[in-house]
Amino acid sequence: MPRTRLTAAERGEQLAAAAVQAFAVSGYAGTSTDDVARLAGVSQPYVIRLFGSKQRLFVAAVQHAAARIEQVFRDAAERSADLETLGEAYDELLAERDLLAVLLHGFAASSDPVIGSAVRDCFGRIYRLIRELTGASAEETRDFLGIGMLLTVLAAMQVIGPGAVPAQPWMAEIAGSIHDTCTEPEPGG
Amino acid sequence: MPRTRLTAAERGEQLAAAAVQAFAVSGYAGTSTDDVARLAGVSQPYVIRLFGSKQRLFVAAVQHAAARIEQVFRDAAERSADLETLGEAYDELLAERDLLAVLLHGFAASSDPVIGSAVRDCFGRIYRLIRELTGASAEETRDFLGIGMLLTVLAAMQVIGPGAVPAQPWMAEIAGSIHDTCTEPEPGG
DNA sequence: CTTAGTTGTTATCCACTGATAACTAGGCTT
DNA sequence: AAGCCTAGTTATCAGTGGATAACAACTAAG
Repeated sequence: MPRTRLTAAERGEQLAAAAVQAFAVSGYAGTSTDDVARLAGVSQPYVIRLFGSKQRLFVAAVQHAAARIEQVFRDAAERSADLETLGEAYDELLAERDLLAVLLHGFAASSDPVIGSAVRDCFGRIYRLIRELTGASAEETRDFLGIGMLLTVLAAMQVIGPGAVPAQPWMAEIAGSIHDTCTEPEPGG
Repeated sequence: MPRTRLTAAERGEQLAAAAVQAFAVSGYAGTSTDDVARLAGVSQPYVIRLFGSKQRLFVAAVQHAAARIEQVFRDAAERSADLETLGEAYDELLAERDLLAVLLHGFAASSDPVIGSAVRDCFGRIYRLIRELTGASAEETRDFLGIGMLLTVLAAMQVIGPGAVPAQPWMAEIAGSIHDTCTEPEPGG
């Protein structure tokens, strides 16, 4: 029989995961602490007690998502330490759609100084990790992140990924251009 | 002596502009209709009366921003119809920081079906406009938009643009990589 | 001057939300 | 079994925000 009561650390972890799920949908201002609480099966005041404020809960969610993203990249680099392989890892990130979504909401909420600082920190860590793992140049990493941000935005708009809206011609064109480049045979290969 | 009372159409335009400014800071859920009203110097209920709902006001703001972005690209293409010139136009967009910010908040708020539909429409128009103006391939346009999204996100995080935070090494590296590619002399030139 | 239509306001409502305080209950140690 | 710490709850509040309704004031036509 599973323990009914968790330690504060365990509950904190569980709440951070729930926060990722909840904030991924409607963002910082659009999500209530009660949404997160219900998702985790606890009362709303307890969420505030554990994290101190909604702001800190959101920061925890962003850091939780960023840590998972880093892990996915690290796992990919384990297979092969180049940008192409890390690019394939984006498929996993797009499958776990909450991760990139919550990061995007972090970008959007960066006008709050505390959130902005935390989000910049997470983004910087990911940037440096990619460079360290692959040894790519600044320009290559920039292009890689550019495509990544485009994918993130397209996923948020439900143009790609699970739950995508019926495709318009331009959507198929962009989606196709991404798939083509990632899977195209080597020139002359 | 200037007219004190505006026609509904004029006031609507003015409110849309104010909405861009207001929503650019805190996004859809984080901005009150009263913020927009005060910025335009009218009462909050009047804003609702003119637009029907906060949702429609936000959609109007997104469309207003997208139209201005299209105009900037069109003006740039007037000078020279290639991606490099349109890339330079990003400097203007980053200077008018509200435009890209409100679009980003639109992406983030796309889980609302009405907003999502409007935002996809705007994005699709911009995509097609870029292709039509420059004749670029789908892959080139994708890369162009990728860098664009990266710039948009970096601006939202206050890593680049006006009001940027003190630079960390990784920030200088990314910012440098963008500037370098845009201004570098032709190979062998 | 009067009437009518449109621009705009004030007053008000109700639902929601983050946060606090006070209380309850499970579980470990002695 | 008694006591105590920690996990969790219920009750409650003060502020906010979107929306409605009723009213006021400017302007133009006849």
